Amino acid sequence: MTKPAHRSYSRYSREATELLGMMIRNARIERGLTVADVAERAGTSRGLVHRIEKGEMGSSIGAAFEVAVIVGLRLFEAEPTTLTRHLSMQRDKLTLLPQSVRTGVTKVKDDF
Amino acid sequence: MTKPAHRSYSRYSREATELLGMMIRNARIERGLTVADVAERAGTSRGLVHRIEKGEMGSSIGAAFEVAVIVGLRLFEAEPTTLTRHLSMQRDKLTLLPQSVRTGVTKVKDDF
DNA sequence: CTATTATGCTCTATAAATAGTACATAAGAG
DNA sequence: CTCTTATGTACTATTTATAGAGCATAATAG
Repeated sequence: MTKPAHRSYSRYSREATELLGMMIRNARIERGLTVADVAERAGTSRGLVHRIEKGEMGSSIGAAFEVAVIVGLRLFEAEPTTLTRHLSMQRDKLTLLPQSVRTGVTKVKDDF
Repeated sequence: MTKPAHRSYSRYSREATELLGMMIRNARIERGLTVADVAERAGTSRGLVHRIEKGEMGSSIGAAFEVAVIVGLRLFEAEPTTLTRHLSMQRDKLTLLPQSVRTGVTKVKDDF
């Protein structure tokens, strides 16, 4: 009762993942870190760091972000402090939105 | 021969993942899409979209990015065209960097 | 209020990712 | 050039994520 997970991705998300991997690789090399160095610091394996740098879609977002941070990348182009602030802002924004989305009524008075 | 994968994440990467999830949720609700809607468009399950919105670190980066795009988020704060350009730029930059990082010599002439 | 339905959560089987190792190749240093 | 080591890749055991269903709760419309 499982499907092979989804296999198709939009071009945008594929390129975004590839770009992230490439940025990681660039940052790593600029900092003079080996793949093994980064893997050890991230508590992961060399193979995983390698796959992340290649931009493989299956890598976990946690591992990818962790590696990015280790090589000095700032996700969302925001500093750590800014990030925390963004979080609060999003939280506040969320409280103003409806908590569930009501889809257009299905039963439209078809009993006539 | 396997470790339970890494369990500890830096605060920054945890917050980044949480922020992404929250931004997705906000964008989804603003667009009037249900979790089921998004899951169907992404070719994934309702549960996965839910976990991505919660910011769970184990979700695949591919699924997370795909969902983000579906609700209208632009990763890297860049438009599709810009993203492609960024990709080329990173590629060019990569060719200018060394292709492997040489660590400081380990064996420092300790035979004396 | 009631009716409807989105959301959140749990459970199980299956698919996929990961760690770890090993090895070949490539790249850089001297 | 040689030597060292980083990188790339393949393989397997194990862990983990995922799909799908089912169900309880909560939220919204009327």
